[in-house]
Amino acid sequence: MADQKEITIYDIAKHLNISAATVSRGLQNNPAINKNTRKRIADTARDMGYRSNTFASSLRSKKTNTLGVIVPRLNSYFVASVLAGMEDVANKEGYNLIISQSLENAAKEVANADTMFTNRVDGLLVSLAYDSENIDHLKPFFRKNIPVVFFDRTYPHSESTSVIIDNFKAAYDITKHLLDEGCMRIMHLAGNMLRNVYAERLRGYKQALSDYNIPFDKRLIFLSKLSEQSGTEAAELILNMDEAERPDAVFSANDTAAVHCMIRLKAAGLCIPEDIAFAGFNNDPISKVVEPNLTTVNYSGYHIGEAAVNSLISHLNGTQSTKTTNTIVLRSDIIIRASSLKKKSL
Amino acid sequence: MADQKEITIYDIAKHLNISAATVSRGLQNNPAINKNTRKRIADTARDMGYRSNTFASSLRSKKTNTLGVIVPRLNSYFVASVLAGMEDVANKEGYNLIISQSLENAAKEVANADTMFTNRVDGLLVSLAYDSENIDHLKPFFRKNIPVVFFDRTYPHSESTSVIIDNFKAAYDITKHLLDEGCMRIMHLAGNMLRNVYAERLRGYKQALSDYNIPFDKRLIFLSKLSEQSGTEAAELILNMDEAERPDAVFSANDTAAVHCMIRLKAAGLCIPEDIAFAGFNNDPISKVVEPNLTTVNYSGYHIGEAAVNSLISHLNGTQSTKTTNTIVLRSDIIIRASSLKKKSL
DNA sequence: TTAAAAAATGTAACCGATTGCATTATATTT
DNA sequence: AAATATAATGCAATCGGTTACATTTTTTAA
Repeated sequence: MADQKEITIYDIAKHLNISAATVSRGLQNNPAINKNTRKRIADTARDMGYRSNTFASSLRSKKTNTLGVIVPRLNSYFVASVLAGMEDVANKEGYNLIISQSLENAAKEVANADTMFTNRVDGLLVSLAYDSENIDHLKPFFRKNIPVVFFDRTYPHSESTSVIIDNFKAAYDITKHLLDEGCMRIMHLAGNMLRNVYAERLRGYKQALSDYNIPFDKRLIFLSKLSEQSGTEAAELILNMDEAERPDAVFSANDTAAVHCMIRLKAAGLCIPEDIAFAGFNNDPISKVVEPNLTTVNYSGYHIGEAAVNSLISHLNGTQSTKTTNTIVLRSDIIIRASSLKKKSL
Repeated sequence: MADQKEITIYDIAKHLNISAATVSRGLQNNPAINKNTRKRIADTARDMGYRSNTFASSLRSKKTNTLGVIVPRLNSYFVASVLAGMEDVANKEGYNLIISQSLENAAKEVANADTMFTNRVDGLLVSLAYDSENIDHLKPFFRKNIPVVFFDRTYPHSESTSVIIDNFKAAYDITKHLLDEGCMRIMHLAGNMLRNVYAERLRGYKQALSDYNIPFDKRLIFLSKLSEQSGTEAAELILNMDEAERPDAVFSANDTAAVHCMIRLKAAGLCIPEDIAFAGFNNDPISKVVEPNLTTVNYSGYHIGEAAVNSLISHLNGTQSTKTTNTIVLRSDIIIRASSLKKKSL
């Protein structure tokens, strides 16, 4: 079975007895080409089964119509919906996505960024790995004026736009909710303070305590990777505390840790929310499966993805300067479920 | 901030006072080039910050070093781990991945395949959407002899390799387990029969029944998309049955439907596994969160991803003919948890 | 009717790496 | 030392679009 020979603009040109330049322009819908000619070109292109060679095109025009996306991991509902949102907008605008995951590993993120750069993406969308300490690996992009948009896990950078939610406010609200339910000793499962999302959530937590005149107790902060195992470890810690200093609530910076902490505590015989109330963050599917259902913060990954790509593309089109918009804040809301309803469950 | 000019092999050539051809060959580690010269080329390339222009390279060599991946959705642990496995192998072998999701939608899958084709991937990895009826959209690949490897959701095709697990056996084993626990009326939540995975799971279920001399009752088959909602609907159906015909067990073709079916039944006051035992498929994280924990089939997405890419790359290298290996079957095992332990729970 | 303006198309260089086919430099043999 | 084999490098065409600039065709103005 022999390989088919590819159809090029030269074939179309020959077929229509016009020049390849006209075909090229025609296919780009260049108004300099007679409308009628454009139609004939489009028609024969279709009939002959022509497909533009993106490499030839990218080589010459130095535009790849490709956006790079680096995410911490693919296996979360949040990330998957972000990508769905990104893909929708990107496809609509004629861009392709190259997606890679850093697996929360700074070194892998560096390698991924390098691949994206070598592949000459027109723009980059990044949500930082858990332990990335800086964005030196993005310098080549900045140097070449390739726009970078951060989403969710951002990094302060004067020339890049960030798409986020108000993590401070969400954490504040959810902590306030726990306080309103009568909780006095709220433990916070926090993530790496290098990541804005976790730093902001901690800040919101602290602010709420402060507004309720509850002294901040750093023994109630459990810093971890917020993995399943971290959740279990947090539970062990709680179980090892004396009755007096044991928290009466846990606010976790993600649902995974919250749920696995709950599971361990339940196994030890604690009642939720009576003995200890819970709140998480993300509205992950497991938050609706665990018993009792987990109070959490919901926000739309899909919209974040849309907003990020829209912003990136307007940079590329020159529609929007990087300087103009530095931060896009999207809506989030807290979903109150049984895990935190201490009062009503009495 | 002016854009930096790119370093090309011509710059390196000029710098070393040799021809670009030699530089090109040197960078490819072509043994025709003096080892010493090769080293000097590599060194200056590094020093000058050279990066190969993949477009020029692909254009000329007609190799893109890119593999396309089409998955039904990104937001599942299974798919995420498949991709992790694929990425590992691909990167190691110098290939890049372009990933896209069909969102279980045949039309989107067609569009994705088209994008992959236009981007001239060297090979394609596909797990079919829920409702794809045929693989006509892959014809362009076959015609151009671009190797296609199916994984998990496969399609019979003489020239393509498939990477799967033994769905029949896994389903058989898990049904047998339920039967051994004393279940007599096992409902099966099935997926679209167009998809091998669901057809095989049903077949395994039937075979186990048959081996235990239990007549197949098609009223106990609930065919759906296996979504959360499908699970809930299955539960409603069960609740509406008379006591007599109500199943004493449910084997779901995925964990999502199983879990949400359980949740609804529990809300209605049924006890699991006493009133009705449960088994799922996939070992999704929720299977360890739901109460009681869900018996399920575990298999490594990571290894499937590895195997699929390895196979694809050996096709590309000509190491392995497509004809030789048609199917790669990987290990799976059933994980028995409380949801199905009817006997021991008595 | 002719000059000038506008529209449509063509010419050819270019993007940067690859590679078949020389050609030159070095090593080996007689 | 001459002849031959081998190793190393260079030349130049090529991949398939893109685009600045030139040229031709058509339209409008004078």
